[in-house]
Amino acid sequence: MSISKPSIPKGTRDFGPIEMARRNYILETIKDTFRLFGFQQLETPAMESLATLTGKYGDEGDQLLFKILNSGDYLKQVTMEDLAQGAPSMLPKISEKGLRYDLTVPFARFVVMNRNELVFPFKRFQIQPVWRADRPQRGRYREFYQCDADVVGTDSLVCEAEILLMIKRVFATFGLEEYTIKVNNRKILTGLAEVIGAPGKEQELCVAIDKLDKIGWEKVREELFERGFSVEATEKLAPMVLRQPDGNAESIAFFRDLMKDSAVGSRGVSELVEVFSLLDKLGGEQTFIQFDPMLARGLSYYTGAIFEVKVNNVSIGSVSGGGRYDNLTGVFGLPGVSGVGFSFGVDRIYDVLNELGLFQDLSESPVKVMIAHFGPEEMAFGLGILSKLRNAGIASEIFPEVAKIKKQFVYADKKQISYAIVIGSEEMKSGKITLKNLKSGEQQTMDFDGVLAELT
RNA sequence: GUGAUUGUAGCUCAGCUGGUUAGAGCGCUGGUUUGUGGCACCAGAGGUCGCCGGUUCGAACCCGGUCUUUCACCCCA
Repeated sequence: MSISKPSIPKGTRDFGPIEMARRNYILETIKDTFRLFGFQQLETPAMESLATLTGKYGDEGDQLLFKILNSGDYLKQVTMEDLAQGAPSMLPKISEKGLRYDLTVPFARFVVMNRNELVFPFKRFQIQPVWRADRPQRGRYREFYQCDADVVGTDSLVCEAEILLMIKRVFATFGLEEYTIKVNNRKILTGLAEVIGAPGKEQELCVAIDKLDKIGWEKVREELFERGFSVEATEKLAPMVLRQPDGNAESIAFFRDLMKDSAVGSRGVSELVEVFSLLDKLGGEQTFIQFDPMLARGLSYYTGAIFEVKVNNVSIGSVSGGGRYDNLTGVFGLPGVSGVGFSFGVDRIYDVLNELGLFQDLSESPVKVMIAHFGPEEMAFGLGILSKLRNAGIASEIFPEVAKIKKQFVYADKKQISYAIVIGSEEMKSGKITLKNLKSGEQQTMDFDGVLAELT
C-alpha cells in the first residue's frame, strides 16, 4: 500500500493556532453577550436520528443531509427488491442516523423531550458545528459553526428588542461601524399580499421579493407573473418596492397608511413600532437599524419579526439573521410553542473581520515568559523557576531540551513571547535571574521577586 | 444536483508554439557569532509539476477520467 498525501474532505477546514485565537475571540464575545442577556448554553449530539431530521428542511434539505451508515453489516436488511427500487427505498434500511443540519431542529426536539423540566420562557444559546452536503464556495462550507440564541414560550416583543441590542453589542465590540440590521415583519408581508390583491400568496411573494437586490425589479416581476400574480398586483406592488428608503419613521408612516385596510398588515406595523419603542426604553438607539419592508428571508416558518444583518462594503452575504416563529415544536407533537431566535454566522464574521483588518492584538502569545538555558544543570535549575512562575499565575514555559541558545531565542521570538529568562552558570552561582524583554531587547539581572514584579 | 474554473518547493507565484538538468521571492537548515532572537552577508536542503490513464520519439504544457479550489445557478450561514 502506497503512502498517499493526507487531505481533508471537501468543504471542511483545519483551524490552526492563529485562526483558533481569532475564532475564540469571536465566540467569547458572542457568548459573553448571550450570558449578559440571560441565555443558558445548550449542546446536543452531532448526530440525530434520521427520523428527527428528515422532512424538516424540504426536499432540497433532505438531499443535503449527511447520513451515517449503520454500524456492522449495514446491508443485512437490504433485499434485491430494495436494490432495484433505488436509493430512496434503500436509505431507511442502511442508515438511521444523520449529522445535524442546523441547531433549530435539535433544539425543538430538546424542548419537546424536556418540556416538563424546562422553565419557560426558556432562553438558550447553542454554538456547535452543523453539516450540509452542499457544494462548497467561498464562505460556504460543508462543516460550519452556527451560533444560535432563542427564547421560546413567550410572545413578548421585549425579546425582539433585546436581539437588536445583542447584535449591536457584539458588533460594537468587534469594532464594526459599517453594517445594517434590516428589520421587517412577516405580517407586513402578509398584509402586502392582501393589499395588492393576492391574499394568501405571501409565500410566493417572499421568495420572489427576496431576490430583489440580486436580480432587480424587472426579473422579480417576471418571476411573479410566472407564479400567477396578476398585472394589477405587480403594478400595485411596484411603488412600494421601488420606493427609495428613507428614515424608519417615514417608512413606518408610509406602510401604516398602506396597511389600513389589512388587519394583519396593521398588526405587523404595530408590532414593529412596539419593538422600536421597547428598544428605546432599553436604552438602545435606532442606529444601524433599518426597517426594510422588502426583507423576506426564505424560511417559511417565520410569523412575526424578521432580522438580517449585512456588513457594508464587503462581498459576503448576511452575517446574522433570525425571526419569530409560532410553532417551533409542532412537528414533534407539542403545538403552540412560539419563540424568537437569531443566529450569528461565525465563519462569515471571521471573513469580514479579516477582510477589514479588524483582528489586531491577537498575534501576541499568551505565554509571558520563556526560560532559556545553557546546559543540563541550568535547565534543571530553570524547572524550579518555572514552577514558581506558574504558581504565581504567570503563563510560562521552558525550552524543553538542551539546545543552542540561539535556537531557543528564535523559538521564543517566533511564538512572540514577551520575555526570556536566561539561566547560565553566572545566574546559578549568584542566584540572580537575567530577564530580557524580547520586544525592546533590554536585559537586566535581578532576584526572583524582581522578576515577578516585572511580569505582573 | 447543473454549467464553468483552479492545481508547479512549506507559502506566493514564474515556466514561451510540447524539446536537455523545472526557476524566483519569502520561509526553512547550517555558518559568520560556544552568554543572546529580530538586521546583514555566505552556503545548503527541499518538487513522483494534484492523482490515474492516453496521445507523442519526447508531456508541467495536448486529450480523457478523478480529486481539490474558486465562480454562477439552486439553496443557504
